[in-house]
Amino acid sequence: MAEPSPAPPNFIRDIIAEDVKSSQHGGRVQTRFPPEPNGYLHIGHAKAICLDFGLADEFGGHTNLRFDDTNPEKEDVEYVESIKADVQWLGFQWDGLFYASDYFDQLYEWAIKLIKEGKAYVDDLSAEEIRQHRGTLTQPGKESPYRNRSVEENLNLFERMRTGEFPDGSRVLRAKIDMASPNLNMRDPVMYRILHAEHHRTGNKWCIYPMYDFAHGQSDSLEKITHSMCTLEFADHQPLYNWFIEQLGIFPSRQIEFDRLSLTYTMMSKRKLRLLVEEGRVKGWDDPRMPTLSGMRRRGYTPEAIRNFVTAAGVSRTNGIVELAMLEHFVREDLNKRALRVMAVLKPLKVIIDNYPENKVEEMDAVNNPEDASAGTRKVPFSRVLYIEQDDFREDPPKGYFRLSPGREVRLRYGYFITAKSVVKNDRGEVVEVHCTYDPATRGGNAPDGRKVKSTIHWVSVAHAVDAEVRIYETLFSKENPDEVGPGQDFTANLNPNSLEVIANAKIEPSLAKAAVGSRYQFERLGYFCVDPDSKPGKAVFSRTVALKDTWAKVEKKQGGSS
RNA sequence: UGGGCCGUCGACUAAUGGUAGGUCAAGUGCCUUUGGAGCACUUUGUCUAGGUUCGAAUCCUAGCGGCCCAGCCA
Repeated sequence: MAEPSPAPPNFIRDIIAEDVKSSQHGGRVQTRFPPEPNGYLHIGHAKAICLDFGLADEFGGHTNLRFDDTNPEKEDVEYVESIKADVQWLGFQWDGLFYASDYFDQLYEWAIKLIKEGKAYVDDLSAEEIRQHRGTLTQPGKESPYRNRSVEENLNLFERMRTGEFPDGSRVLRAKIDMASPNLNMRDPVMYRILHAEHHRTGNKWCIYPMYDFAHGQSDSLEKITHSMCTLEFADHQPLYNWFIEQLGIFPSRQIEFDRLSLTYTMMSKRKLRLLVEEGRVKGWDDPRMPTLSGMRRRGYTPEAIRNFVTAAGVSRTNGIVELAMLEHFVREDLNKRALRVMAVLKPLKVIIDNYPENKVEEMDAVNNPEDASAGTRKVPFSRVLYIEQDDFREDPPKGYFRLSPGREVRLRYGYFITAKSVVKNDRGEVVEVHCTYDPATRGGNAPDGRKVKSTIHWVSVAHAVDAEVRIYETLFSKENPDEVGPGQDFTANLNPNSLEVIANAKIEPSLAKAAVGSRYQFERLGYFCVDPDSKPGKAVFSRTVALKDTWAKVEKKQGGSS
């Protein structure tokens, strides 16, 4: 397993360190991770989770998991359960588990307090009228005609909003701040709206629900959150966040914004990810091509790899896009240390060793993990007829090709040196069999005479091979930025038509027949693979997590491009 | 001629007025029973123009460029 990378310095840690040093809140550090349960967590959330939990942990603090469930129309228990599972899978355990809906009573009392102080009012304007009164980015807004109602009338109306007398959209409660503010969030923001909707936790107790802005800061405050991290787009909300806390005179949580994590060849928009799921462009939220934590888990990514990646990517306020290659590096780095090596042939080509006895079977010793001696060894059956990878034989080898070709000797990993002698072709002229001879003195792959061979290739005995389905994934989108589209197109135009390749009859070594769902292996020379839940007894299904770095592919590509 | 945030190698990120460093990517070499892994080395950067200062990536001003904001979403 990869060592946890030391976290590089960042501005949020600096802020917290300073606060601790100057004994703000007695040096106490309390954070929270506040997802809305309206979708599955993705790698962008992993960054927030690592920050919220990681920084609190560094300073001996605590972290709450709080569901920001103020919009019953979009939320569901399915999502809260998946979020809990994903946070734990990532390796974190919350101290307190809360819901914004836990605070609905308190929030309601605070709204009344603001009404009594003349700082909030019930507005009868329609949504459309409110929008028109708000003004524009460059022009100030206009005050609502209902802005100066009496406290008594506001109290009366707000109470009747709560008891369900009015239909959805007919009235809202607004904070009385400043319709001319250059910050649109301060132009009398809506605090409560009427929503006759059943909430996944409070049922039908409420028909008015607080807006994010009237819930988040106070929730932080109630939990005595000292450092409230959120993404950059909320920076404009900070004055409002502070305004409510100040007006209410409650615990002064501090909001700190950081940049979202963006990755090339994918996207983090929950709305768009949901669309992919609903339109069947992927198989579900946990499709291995999705940037969701459940998708990555199914694909074989490890929590350690994701955490190391997120840490290495760092945190700032710059709106960057991290290359997918960086994520893949951390996945390989971790899997290299923990994955057991096995041999599997994806595109089989028969090799017949003409001078090897017809019915002989030898059990060859193979190392399970060269990075970890404690992983031990296993026996792999060897016989006269084998499968090798089609790519590992060329009748007419290009320059720089080291693998099997007529007259050339290569090593079969943990087997023997073999030399290709002749080929058998089908009607279409394709090579379907390669006839070879082997050198009995090279058993196990060692040449007693010190003879060197330029290549070692993997193989599976035909008589012992087990069939398996292997799914090869490419990026879900073919553009680094999927949102870069032509006129009249949307991001689905950039979906990669080749993002999934199914190999129905790969040949795997017999030790793999009993592989457990979720277990991860390195198929030697090919990549890392994970046993998919779609596996059935007798037919394992593997997902390729990530390919190994392929130097030959790079050389070949370069030669092809230059000639 | 609204407000806010932000510009450092190809990507991400450090340097807190004093040596522009790290990771990924790319390249070169070594090694190798995975063309894997590993090891060593190398290339490329402070948006521009002024200013302050003994000294500026850092502070100031202007310009240029990017992102966010006009939900009764979060």
